Amino acid sequence: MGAVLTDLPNPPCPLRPEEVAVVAQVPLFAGLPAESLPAILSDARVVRHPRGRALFRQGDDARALHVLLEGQVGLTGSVEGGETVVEILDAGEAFIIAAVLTGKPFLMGATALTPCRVLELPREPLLNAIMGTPHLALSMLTSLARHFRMLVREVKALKLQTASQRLAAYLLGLTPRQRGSAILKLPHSKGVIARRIGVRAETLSRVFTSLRDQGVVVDGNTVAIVDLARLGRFCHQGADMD
Amino acid sequence: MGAVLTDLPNPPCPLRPEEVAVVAQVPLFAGLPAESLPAILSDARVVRHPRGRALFRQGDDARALHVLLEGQVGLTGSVEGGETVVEILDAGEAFIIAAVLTGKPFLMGATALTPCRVLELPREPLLNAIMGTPHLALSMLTSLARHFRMLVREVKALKLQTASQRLAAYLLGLTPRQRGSAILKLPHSKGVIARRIGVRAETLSRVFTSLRDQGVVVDGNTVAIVDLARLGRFCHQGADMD
DNA sequence: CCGCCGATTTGACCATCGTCAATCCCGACC
DNA sequence: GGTCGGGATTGACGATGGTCAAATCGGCGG
Repeated sequence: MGAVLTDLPNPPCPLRPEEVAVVAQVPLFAGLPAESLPAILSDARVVRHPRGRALFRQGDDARALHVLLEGQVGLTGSVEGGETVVEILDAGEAFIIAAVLTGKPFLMGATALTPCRVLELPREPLLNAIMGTPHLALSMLTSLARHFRMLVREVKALKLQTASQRLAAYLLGLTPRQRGSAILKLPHSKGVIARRIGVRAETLSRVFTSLRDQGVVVDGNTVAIVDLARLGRFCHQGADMD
Repeated sequence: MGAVLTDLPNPPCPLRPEEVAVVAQVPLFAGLPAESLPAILSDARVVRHPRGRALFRQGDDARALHVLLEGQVGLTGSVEGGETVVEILDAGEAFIIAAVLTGKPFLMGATALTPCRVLELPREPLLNAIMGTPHLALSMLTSLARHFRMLVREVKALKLQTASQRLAAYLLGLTPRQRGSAILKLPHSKGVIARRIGVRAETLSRVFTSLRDQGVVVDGNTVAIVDLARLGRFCHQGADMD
């Protein structure tokens, strides 16, 4: 995972009108009274990042709310040299709401997993907008609440489930289907998935092969699941191998 | 951990005037315009729970925001029979904000660790109050953000630190001091702490003795730490900021 | 003072997962 | 086609923490 080309901020652009229209579609702003958007976005800017670039680092001051317009971003936490992926974001999601609100340094860093485009909303105008726009406040609350619940799930999984079960749960999360079989593409490199699941890459590899017993077949970044319901049973129930 | 005496809801009381005054001191409501409080609290009620009682269970529908007025509450998550303590709350804290906002079932259950008194704010009036009271919205956002950041820390700790380091971090969190030595009382039973840390009770016991090498001495529920800075170094939370 | 019950501790043993190192695979680039 | 390099896999081994069982401690009612 080269975090090599991480510097050299490319020129941020102020918002162009057609971009405002796009931003209005983002869940966080959807349903907002149209006239309140311009005020919120007045100080915003859009930044592009190449793959591998660090958008910001753990410990930096949170000066702006970020909204991912395009691409994938990984939120990573590091302690004493080790690094883990706490969350992986797709287009449309707002991130680091918590750090911006508390005004404290980031607990996580952000890395562009693909080339991406990010909207940055400076803290001060944002807080004003929240106070003046109840609907925005509620949107941010529900957004934060959704991420909160993801983290709760993750804490429970880390404490109570094995690596195999966490991987199974992760795979199940990649498809909307609940029953029958599925064939899917892994949306990230296995190294990233490993840190997302909370294991080493070597362990992920072994866990994948051990899931063959549960009807999971891997080939490159393609995964075939024979019986989704069965896999679901595996990760919520029995710790026993069958 | 007997979850035995968990039924028989005791009679909930509507709010008495002197209780309103107390509630106004809670961080969530502090700084709120005085006249907006009564509306928020109109449908609220106060419920008492004996030690060990389940306030609600994982999977229940989230019908009301809870605010802990007095006592201690443990938020527990369970998967396939295993149970863990995700968070431990003290008086003054609001909990399950996320579930109430998303309107989805609880991901955690709540158990009274001590006899306690809880304020319950029904969902609908609360949402209205949020839309009508920007300051309340901001309070809830910052409260949720604070808990969010706790969870982020926990996820990082679970993925990157050993049980000894997590216990060390937990102990350090029990004292405001950063340097020198400290003697402190464990605020919960060791069984609860074990599940909070994410290990079995047996392991906690062993981890405690292994921390003797780091200048930690345990006697009953009293813990002596010879050198706080040294213990901090041991769990390398230089990256962990607050 | 005694006996009981739950919490805690200790020991023996084992499963899971991390570490280190070698190898393999596959696409980018000559 | 050949080679280079990073990701992925495999093997060997060890450490961390879980499991099961027994022993001990401690408070509390009789």
